[in-house]
Amino acid sequence: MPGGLRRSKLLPEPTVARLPIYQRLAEELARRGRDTISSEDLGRLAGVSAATVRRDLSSIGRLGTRGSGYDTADVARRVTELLGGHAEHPTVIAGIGNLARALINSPLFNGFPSKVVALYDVDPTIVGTSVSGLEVRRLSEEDVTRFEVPPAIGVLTCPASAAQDVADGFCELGIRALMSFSPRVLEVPLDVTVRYVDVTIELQILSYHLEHGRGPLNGGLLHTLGRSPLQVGARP
Amino acid sequence: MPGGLRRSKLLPEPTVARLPIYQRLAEELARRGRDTISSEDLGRLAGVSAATVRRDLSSIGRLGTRGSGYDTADVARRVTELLGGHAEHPTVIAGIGNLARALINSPLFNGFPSKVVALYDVDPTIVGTSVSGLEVRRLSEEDVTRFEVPPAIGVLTCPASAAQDVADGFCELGIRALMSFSPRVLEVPLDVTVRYVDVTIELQILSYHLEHGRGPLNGGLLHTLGRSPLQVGARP
DNA sequence: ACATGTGAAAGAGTTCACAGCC
DNA sequence: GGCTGTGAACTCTTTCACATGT
Repeated sequence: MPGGLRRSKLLPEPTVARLPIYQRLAEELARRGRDTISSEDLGRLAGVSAATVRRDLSSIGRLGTRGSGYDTADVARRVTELLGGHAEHPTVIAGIGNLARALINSPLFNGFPSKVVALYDVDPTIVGTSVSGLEVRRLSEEDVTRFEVPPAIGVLTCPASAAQDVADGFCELGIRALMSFSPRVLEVPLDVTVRYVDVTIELQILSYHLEHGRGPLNGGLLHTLGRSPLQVGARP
Repeated sequence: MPGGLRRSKLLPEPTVARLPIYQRLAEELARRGRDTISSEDLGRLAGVSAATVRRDLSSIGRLGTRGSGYDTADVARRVTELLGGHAEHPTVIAGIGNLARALINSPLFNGFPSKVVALYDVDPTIVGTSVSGLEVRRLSEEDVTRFEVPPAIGVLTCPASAAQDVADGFCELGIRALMSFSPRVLEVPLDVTVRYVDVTIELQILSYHLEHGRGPLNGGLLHTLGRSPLQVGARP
């Protein structure tokens, strides 16, 4: 087993959600030739407090230098490594509608953390067709041994009514990470991680805030970004 | 001013994120003829603890009956009301690519909490064309007075590089609720709510858990659903 | 009996504030 | 002087446990 500190102390979930933001910013800064950045500046860019940045980054090791700040390239590298390096996890998608097609063609889904390797549907007019070079198959007829590397991530873009069955099928294939766009809570074994991307709920939350005003919270979003009251004022 | 308890005591954000789930479940149960449900059963369906269900529901009023549980139709109605009733907030979308097209055609975006009323892009080959019956315009040339009812929700499906400009443009139109699919933290005035839907971050979070295992957390998802360790075991 | 509503306790995460190092 | 790393305080949520009501 290579690497060093695998299974260190398990980071707090909100920290895990913020790390990709730091990584993205640090990478961009490094690319632009900026070598170091203070927790205060990085916090401003990420929309969180300087204290949170320091706590987050110190939780994955000592990577700052007192007096000058964090090395941008270093932060980008260390965080990337912690988040699974440059692995391209084999990813499968079930429910090949417009959303799935949009995702498949997005560079976000084909490169860094994931790479689409199989597509599933049940509609006979879709099964057998080819989308972006991949044949659409039936999940129920899939055979895990067909894969060189077994799929690691399963994406659900199917109707809510089919979501639980698809989730079951994914779990049976040995997939332990799911991302669901279906408006439904899934039951999965304890070792499976599920991330929900539920546009309906997001809209309802926005609707609530339109009606009742905003709490003193930050964007309060998607990724549990933070509760900080730090929300920059309108731009000049 | 109609209604009753506007601006009651501002609910905790995690509660706001869970209410749509209860609403959805309660509605479904009522439709199927189930009149009441206990906090324990509702919690199981929603993936949270019974105590959390009770705390959440009691925070919006007294809607349970001791001894028998919650009236499903009642829960559905009260929560819907709190989340903005059946209002269809006029919604605009900037960045008309595959994702936007998928959203526009989705029933989720055209009906209950939102209704798409305008589309924007900057690509000259797209501006002027019609998508699902709406002409694509330039945000920079938009005139608020054109709208009968001013837009309330702005959706960003544009490249990250354009996101901040679009957000500024939206804010200038008077929009106070944004939903961004662009991988970038936005600066907005304090009275504007932003919800991020960042697929890249979600994938990186999954990647992290594939590498380091799951904490004892729930799906831990998107909408700050909950931190409960209540994750049902594999289905039979 | 049974199940809600809610004080009180526990747990999680964030912010403060400063010692320690560059 | 400037900025990180971190114990301690604080705030926000969840869970416990039981009084209360049907």
